[in-house]
Amino acid sequence: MPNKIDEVDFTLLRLLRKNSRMSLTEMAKDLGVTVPAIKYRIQKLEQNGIIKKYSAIIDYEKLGYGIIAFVGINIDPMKRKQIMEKILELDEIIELYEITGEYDVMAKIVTKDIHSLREFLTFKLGGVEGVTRTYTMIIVKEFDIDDRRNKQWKSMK
Amino acid sequence: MPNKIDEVDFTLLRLLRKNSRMSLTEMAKDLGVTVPAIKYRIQKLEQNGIIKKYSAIIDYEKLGYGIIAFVGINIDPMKRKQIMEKILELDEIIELYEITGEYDVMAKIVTKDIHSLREFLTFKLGGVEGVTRTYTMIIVKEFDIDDRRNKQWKSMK
DNA sequence: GTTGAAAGAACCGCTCT
DNA sequence: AGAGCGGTTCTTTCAAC
Repeated sequence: MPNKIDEVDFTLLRLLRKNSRMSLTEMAKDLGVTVPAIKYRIQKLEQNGIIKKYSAIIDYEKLGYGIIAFVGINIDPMKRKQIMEKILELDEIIELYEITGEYDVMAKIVTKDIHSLREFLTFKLGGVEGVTRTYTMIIVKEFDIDDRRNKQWKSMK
Repeated sequence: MPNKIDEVDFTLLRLLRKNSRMSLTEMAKDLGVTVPAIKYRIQKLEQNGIIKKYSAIIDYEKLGYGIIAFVGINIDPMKRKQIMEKILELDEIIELYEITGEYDVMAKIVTKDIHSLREFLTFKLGGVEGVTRTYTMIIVKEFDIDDRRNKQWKSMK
């Protein structure tokens, strides 16, 4: 589907990953092409879905969430659909994946503190019918992965 | 540290999470305040670190990465620092965390296909001295968590 | 992919409460 | 301190090439 992604597109993606509020003018200057050319390329990347969205990355800890964690979840496979719908409604969950391996589902969650974590695990998540087990991995430190990715992208074309 | 985050700020964060390229004008219209007020609030949120950055969210699959996975990693605790530095250099890793529980480190990775996954696990990650075990959880499906978060945020103030 | 002109948005100093 | 107003500057948009 991708209409051929070239070096300029990869650089564009790198810039937008680094700062999605960067102006077209600045990108154009950085890349040595004109503003409309940048606009056209970005539109293409948006249309073919390579750029999913532009988002502000929030520091949940500074917002008052003391606990950020991964929670591996096992579920009754016969009730998968209903369970996932229920889980998606839980406010604490900020990311959700179906995965292979020891857990069926992986969630990334935020809670105010240890007590609200317990409440979440015991009553909210644990209360969903068909959830058979949860395993909590509290994030102690998050590393910043800046760009770098561009190198790899280049080698893939 | 937060200079009191109010409802308007939470809504602002929700809007910026949904689309970080939204113009100040549009946010001002949505929130019923003036553009300078929005600008002032956003600056505060950036300065106190609640907004970490603005980023384009990439669809790695559409970019040609067939495999997206979590990898739980166990390491020799005596060599933690050097190991983390080495791991951070690996291009396949797009997110990296230190966590509690069964694994010491959790990585989110992307590779082109199963073969490059094997190569990554065996030689690149597995080749880092002090990495004692890896456990791969391939992401089969990713769910979209839109806003909703705003509700929870409101209840926290 | 470029140019140029018109519309629109962001920025700055000033004002008001 | 926080919010509004208006004029200048910069950015985006969209035509035609």
